[in-house]
Amino acid sequence: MTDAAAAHARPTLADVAARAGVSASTASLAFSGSGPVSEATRERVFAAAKALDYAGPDPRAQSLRRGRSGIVGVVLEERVRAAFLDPVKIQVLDGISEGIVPLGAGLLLLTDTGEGAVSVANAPVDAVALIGCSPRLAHTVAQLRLRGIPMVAIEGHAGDDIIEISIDNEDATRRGAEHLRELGHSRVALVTLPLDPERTRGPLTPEREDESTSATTSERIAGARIVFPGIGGVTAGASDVEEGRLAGLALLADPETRPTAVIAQSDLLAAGVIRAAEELGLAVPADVSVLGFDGVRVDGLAPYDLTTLVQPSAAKGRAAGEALVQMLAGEHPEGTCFSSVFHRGNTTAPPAR
Amino acid sequence: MTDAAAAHARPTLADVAARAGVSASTASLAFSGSGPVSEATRERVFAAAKALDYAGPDPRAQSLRRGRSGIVGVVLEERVRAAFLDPVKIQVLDGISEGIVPLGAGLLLLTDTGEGAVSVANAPVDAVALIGCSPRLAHTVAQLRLRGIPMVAIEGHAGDDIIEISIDNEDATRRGAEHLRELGHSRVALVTLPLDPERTRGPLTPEREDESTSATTSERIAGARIVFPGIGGVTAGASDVEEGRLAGLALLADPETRPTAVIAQSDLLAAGVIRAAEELGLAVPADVSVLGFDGVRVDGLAPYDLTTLVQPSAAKGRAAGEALVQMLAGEHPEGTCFSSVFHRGNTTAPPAR
DNA sequence: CGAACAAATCGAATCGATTCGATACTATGG
DNA sequence: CCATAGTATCGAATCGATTCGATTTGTTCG
Repeated sequence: MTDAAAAHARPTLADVAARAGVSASTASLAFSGSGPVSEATRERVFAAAKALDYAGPDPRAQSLRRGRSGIVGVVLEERVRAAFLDPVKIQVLDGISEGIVPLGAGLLLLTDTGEGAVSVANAPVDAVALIGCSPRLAHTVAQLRLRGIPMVAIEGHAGDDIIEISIDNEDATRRGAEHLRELGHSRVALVTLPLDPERTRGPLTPEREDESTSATTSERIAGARIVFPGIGGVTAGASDVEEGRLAGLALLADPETRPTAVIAQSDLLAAGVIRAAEELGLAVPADVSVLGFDGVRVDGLAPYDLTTLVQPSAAKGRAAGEALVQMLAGEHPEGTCFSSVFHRGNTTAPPAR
Repeated sequence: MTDAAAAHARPTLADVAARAGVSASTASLAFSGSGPVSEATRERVFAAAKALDYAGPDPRAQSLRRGRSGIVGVVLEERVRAAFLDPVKIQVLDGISEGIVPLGAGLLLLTDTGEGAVSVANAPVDAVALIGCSPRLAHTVAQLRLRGIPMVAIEGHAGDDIIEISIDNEDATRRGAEHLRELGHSRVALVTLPLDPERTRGPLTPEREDESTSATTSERIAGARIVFPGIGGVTAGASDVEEGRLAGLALLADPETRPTAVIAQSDLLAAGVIRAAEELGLAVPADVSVLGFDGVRVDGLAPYDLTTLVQPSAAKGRAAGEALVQMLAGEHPEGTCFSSVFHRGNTTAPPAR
């Protein structure tokens, strides 16, 4: 009977142990390798496992007993599709997966929309990385805190007690702006990342800046203002080439108001601005200089080599992953603020005339 | 002591039940909502939970007891970064996440490299979608089969008993090729997706085609051969614009051997071919026609409107997700082969002269 | 030859919930 | 007033493994 049942249902460690003529505890030791088990016994256990088609210890039972699931959650503020349109996010994600290698953990994608049975509130995760920062993050964070799940926030302030991994948005932009000023530019415009959760497209106004929910966007604007106090511009509806192109057309179409340089808050936006300039018959950088941010290789932008601020996206992710590893080990790592590196490409030059 | 311990350690359902003056079973019923519990009791349980900072039932214990983890695994053949460079894969992933909504499950990213503690061999997943097909997939599949985990394969043959979700690669390419023939083209070349796991770049040779490990690539080549039996070309090292550009330069540089039309096996490759043509001073489609595949919006390709075969990527993912849902419900869904739709853009035209 | 020690193995408790069958209790109808 | 039905609650078994302390077995040394 036991045998028949075992043949039908999936075998358990106990079944394997019984067939090998050892106790369940010994079989467990044989599988985990953490304990003194004689070579002969180990082999007998493995043989029994093979005979019974036993696939190894059930991960669910393991995670209950060990109190670890071996899974790290990544909370995205949007749906999957939107998140992976952004190369910086992908690099961050890749960095995280690299940072948690010591854990040997998998990456569980979660959104903070809260729908679905497995939400951030009840996912079997050991730790969580929050990417970006949406307004409803607060609730998410409260849930995780109750559960005692370690968290890090990447580019966003999730709470005073939560470690942040960020970059020098303000200072990096300031350095980029200074480069433009040194070249002789004074009529400069911004193409910013979205300011609000609705991603409203349109001209940059003081009111809209005040209501910003994106720290990244605001910090980068502030950095530009240090050099060009009165700088204005437009906000894009997303960080992609097409949005950059639209913004570029808006800024560059009118020869009367046309700036001699554009500070784009991402490389994708910068690429779009370049396309817009081309469409309008303007040469880059002769007629208009374009500065980017991120340092991602924009697919298909060759032969342009974008002047930009190279941020260590993958390193950010890695740092986040490593911080989580440390927290799981009981340590209390500190947040990190990375520095971006200025890269002088061929898309900036002194203004014409 | 119990109270002190409970205050220190995380509270369990039993602690909550004790404080509410009910049994653990009743408290469980109150939380799950599946069973007759009086309103008064429910409230008392929730109050106790709040007082103890209880965050709800432990998902690890739940998944052991219920035999379900609420997680669907997605097996990628490469590292995260590489996978998400491909817009088609992103759409598929997004489709999967949509398809499994009834499950309310999360998506766990796994790679079949087998490294790390949580590999496909021991991840707490209820079902798995295999995206793309790498040679070492066989081992992965064997593991999952032992565990009795339902699987679907997207664009790839993983085993005779495994459901496949695919598209009409051969026929779709044939239709695209026919369009070119009808326009009058006869000197046509291919830019193919990678053929082997090493993603070797280079001219297409019979030997290399024979050793192909990518069904998708081979099927699309076969479709082109139906119309242009002797068609040759080059293989790209990946599906991106830069690889397409390199391939395009290789094909178009020499005026002697230059084809009048190029069949690219992805839109990104097609975009790269267009860039190469521009660099060489060739007009598209006047001097060279370019056909794509996928129907993804290539960011920044405007004002070109690529002639291509629009495949339903998101639908593929959704179908895969839905098939998994059905399998988990004990049903036996069948595989699906979707059809691609020809889209006539402005990158194809009759050959010059 | 017996004591002391190490290595291998085993038993039993445990992780935190779910769920089925049993029980206690309340309302209804005869 | 008792039988019957029905509802709310409880006890105990269970999911499948891990782990600690205890026990057995075999070796070495005085």
